[in-house]
Amino acid sequence: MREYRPSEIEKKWQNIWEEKKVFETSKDMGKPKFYALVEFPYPSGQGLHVGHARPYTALDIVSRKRRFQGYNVLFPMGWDAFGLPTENFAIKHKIHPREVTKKNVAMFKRQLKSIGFSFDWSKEINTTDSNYYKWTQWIFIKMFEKGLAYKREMPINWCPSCKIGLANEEVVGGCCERCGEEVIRKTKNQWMLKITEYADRLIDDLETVDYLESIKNQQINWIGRSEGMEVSFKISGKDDILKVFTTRPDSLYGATYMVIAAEHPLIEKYAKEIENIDEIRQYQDYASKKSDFERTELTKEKTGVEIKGFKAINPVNQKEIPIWISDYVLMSYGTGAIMAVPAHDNRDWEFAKKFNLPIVEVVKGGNIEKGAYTDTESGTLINSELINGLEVKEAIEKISNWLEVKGLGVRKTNYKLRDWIFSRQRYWGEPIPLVYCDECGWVPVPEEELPVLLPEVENYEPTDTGESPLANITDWVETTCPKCGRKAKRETDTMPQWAGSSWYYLRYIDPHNDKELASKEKLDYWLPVDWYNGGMEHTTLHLLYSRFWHKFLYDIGIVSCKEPYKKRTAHGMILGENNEKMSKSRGNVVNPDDIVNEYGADTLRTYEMFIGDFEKSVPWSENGVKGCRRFLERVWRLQDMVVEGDKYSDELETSIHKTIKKVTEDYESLKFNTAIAALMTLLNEFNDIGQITKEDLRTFLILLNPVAPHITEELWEIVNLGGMLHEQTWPIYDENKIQEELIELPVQVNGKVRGKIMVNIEDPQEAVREKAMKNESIMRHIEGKNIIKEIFVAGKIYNIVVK
RNA sequence: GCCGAAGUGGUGGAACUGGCAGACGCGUUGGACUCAAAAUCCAAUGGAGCUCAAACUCCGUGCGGGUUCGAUUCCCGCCUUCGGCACCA
Repeated sequence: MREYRPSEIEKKWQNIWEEKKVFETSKDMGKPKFYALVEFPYPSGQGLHVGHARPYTALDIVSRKRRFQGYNVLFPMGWDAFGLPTENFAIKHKIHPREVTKKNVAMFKRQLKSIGFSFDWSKEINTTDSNYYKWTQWIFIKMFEKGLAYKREMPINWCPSCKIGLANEEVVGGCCERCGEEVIRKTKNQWMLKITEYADRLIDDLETVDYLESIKNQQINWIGRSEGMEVSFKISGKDDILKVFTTRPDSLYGATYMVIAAEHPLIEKYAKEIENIDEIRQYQDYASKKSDFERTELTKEKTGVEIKGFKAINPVNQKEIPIWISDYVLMSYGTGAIMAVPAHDNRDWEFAKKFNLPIVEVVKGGNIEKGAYTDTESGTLINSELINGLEVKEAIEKISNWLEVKGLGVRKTNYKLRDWIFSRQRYWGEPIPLVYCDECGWVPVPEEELPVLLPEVENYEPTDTGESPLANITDWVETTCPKCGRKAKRETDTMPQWAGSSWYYLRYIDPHNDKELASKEKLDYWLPVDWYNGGMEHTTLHLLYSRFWHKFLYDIGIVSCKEPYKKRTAHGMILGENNEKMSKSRGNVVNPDDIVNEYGADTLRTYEMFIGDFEKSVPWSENGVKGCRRFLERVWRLQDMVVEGDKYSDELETSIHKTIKKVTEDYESLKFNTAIAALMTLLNEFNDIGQITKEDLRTFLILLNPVAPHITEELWEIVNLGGMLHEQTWPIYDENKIQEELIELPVQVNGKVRGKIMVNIEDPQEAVREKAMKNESIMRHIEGKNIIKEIFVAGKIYNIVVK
């Protein structure tokens, strides 16, 4: 027997698979399909991380298993290559981002190939290829044409030192990630996508997909739908109304004041009549200077100023109540104004206590001296003329109807979700394919002129004004209007990184199509993605964005299903040995290359799957890696134990059938760790017996193959089991052979195991009872006591209750 | 504060639908092989008590209750950790 040398056999099999195109999808659309998707990486300069290998190995296992089971499998890989780190690296080292990307992609690809993933490389895509981003631009134009893209003044994060607009991810603790300078707010005209128009569908259609509950909850939470009333308050002495949004119209009688956001337009409108306008201005100034970060930091103490000059009138009792401004009311949600019910809202309660405003209880149930009573499940309305005596829920119903009839309010649904800020003042992204014409306004670049190529520039740094570097290339910016032919200017902003990844799973299906995004026939066959695995950190950004784009593409007839992903799972992080997040600065990063070189790809794969619960974070352990290598060494030695035989060994038959069942099920339910444990157990049994038939080995190798594909192929060849392993079919278990005839049955006395007896699985209770009663230990424990009850669960337990 | 997930040996983690808690791996200890070490192989390994030994007994799945013949699993009330959101009316 030769030594187990992964470096030799792994390269060998990777070449064979590639030459034979083993993992390319079949063109036969009559076969059942399985589309497995993992999040494509951002090819950073750091190279592949052991954290990447975890989800990739997981779906590689599922894909390989499904191929054995006769599925036409699409398991593709590509590069999400636009993005800031590349751009920053390019600026620093004066290299074109395209060159940086090319280098990084080559490195990633080499690394992925060395681990032996069964990706169909003929489907490889790169979001920075012009024939890819052509379609990203095309989708954007379709959205623009449908009115889903619009331009608006938006506050952005601005670093005054770098003179650059920052994405939220680049703001760390209120400061610029690059230079540490404090980030301020600046308004800029930005392209926006109307994701809010899809809010309801993005929530409701979650019911049709198989996502982890936590993912659904996070998305629902993020969208933040809440149903309530928009109620109109008259302003005293004016012919004007102030609208507020409330989910608790039942508490209207308890509204003792109102609060509007500092930026609320009402202030400007009546500035001249506000007696304390200076004080108000001062407060506005103070509020606007607070960054988002500070706003959340300073949640403890409420601040605000009363507007003097006019009041609001509560529509249910005609009482005049004061209007305040405060930054705890956000202009961006609802109407930017609230009715304050201090007795039944925590924030209003705190505010009222601080400024000594009246607190009127309208729902009985709590102690409003101590705090607001916010429960809606129990409580009876009081001090509320129209709805006295009702429970909260009935009261909401009744007062809502009343308000609607009187024309004082309308039912309304609000969302926390905001429209998606879609432009970036950066170089390394897809140019937004629009042209501005003084006559025609924004005009899309005609489809036949796509893609709008990213022009060459001297310098990738943003301009002093915060414009994209593209703004400096005059002969690119200046163009003609596609509509009227007059002079016009190109949009110089680019798209965010999320653009290319919002639809990449569609392009994998037909990556070389230059006529359409993908052929309809192929889309219909392959969609939806059967299983998509990725990180939890993408739940509210990428995952939501791509669902939104997909729904839009559904609306315009490009795809035929409403949801892109049938099933979504998430993997846990791999931490350093010290239980901290892996990072360069902590010096605890494990490079997959090192593991492949030292132990082999199969060991890396086995370990990554055996490391623990797939969905939880786990620390890396070099000793754990060694344990997996040891396991594979023992597998390697099986070649010396094989004897001829086309049947399972008698003494192994039950175990093998059990293992087939366990492994088959576990591979599909993210329980790779227990699948491997079952294979280890079976191997231990092989070793105990010391001799196995070829058939025993065949099944064992096929079961292990998805996890450790190289060593299993090699052994298949060495032992000459017929053909090549990847051409085989998945073993099938026989339910009848799983159940052993003779089993060891635990016998309990008063719920405690006191003995074990050997029984036949089909023995009736009488026979089992007889054996149990003869058991020495049982006899000792029931001696001199009365048997009250006996419970028998066939195959599980015999319990005797005594007193 | 709200939403979600989770707490099991020295350690990563197992346990079907309420039925033998600790599978499998790591580590540790002892032994074999070796001049020696590494590697490998064999054995033991939740804690406590008792015993020459075999055996046996008690305790044990974050804490306190409950349901049940029987609870890591179900119910009620807490504590802690992690993830997400956060003045969203």
